[in-house]
Amino acid sequence: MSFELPVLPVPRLDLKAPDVADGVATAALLADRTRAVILRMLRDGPHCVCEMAAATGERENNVSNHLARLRDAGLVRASRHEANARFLYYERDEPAVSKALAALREIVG
Amino acid sequence: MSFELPVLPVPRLDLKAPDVADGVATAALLADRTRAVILRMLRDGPHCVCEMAAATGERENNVSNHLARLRDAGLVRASRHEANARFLYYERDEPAVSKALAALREIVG
DNA sequence: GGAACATCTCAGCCAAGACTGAGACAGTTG
DNA sequence: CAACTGTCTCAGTCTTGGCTGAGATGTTCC
Repeated sequence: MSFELPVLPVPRLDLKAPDVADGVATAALLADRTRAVILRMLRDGPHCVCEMAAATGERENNVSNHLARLRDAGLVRASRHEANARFLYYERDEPAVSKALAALREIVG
Repeated sequence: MSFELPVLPVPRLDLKAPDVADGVATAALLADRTRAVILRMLRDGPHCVCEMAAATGERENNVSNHLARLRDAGLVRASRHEANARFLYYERDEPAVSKALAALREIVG
């Protein structure tokens, strides 16, 4: 229940705020249900926009907007299907995703 | 650059959206700079409200509001200093924080 | 070429949430 | 007890960001 406290009840007012900008930025990306579902689905392999729109129940232009956010952050990339190039498939950039997870781990340890 | 795609260019429209509610909820908590700094600072041990307010540069009532959010989520708990009980010290609930991190890892793998 | 499909972009609307200000409660000090 | 300090709560304001709608681009099929 209780825990160890500093012996002297003297607040330290000279503490610096740690830099958490990267972790906050990635948390903001994960803090939306649609984007979180997208990233989770792409763990299992590439998916095209219409698949993710159907799975999330969101409209395709909305999903496309979220994918643009994830693309700008470097977490996913796209390429067209060779057999039917009108489908745009997305996959995760695993090194970037690992960096994002590391940034989160810097906050919650 | 390119990557393996499904051979058949037939989108699967029967995919279910994975459950990411817990991860999204914790990401929303981390998606604020003040709360992220708080959680990061509390990695190194307990701190009182005025210390965290000074470090973040935010007002104490604002920090208190954010601490209430973290308390409601079960990530931190408070207790008064024995020598000077007017200081309220906060510490992390490590098991709860571990669960939060696991929920994030469920999204980004 | 034209129709249909898959995706993108962007402006506009709207709701969730962060910050402010004022007031209240708890603990300390004289 | 009165004054002061540390923290909390809550209503109000304002900004950030997600969803919608319309239009544009690229691809396939007839």
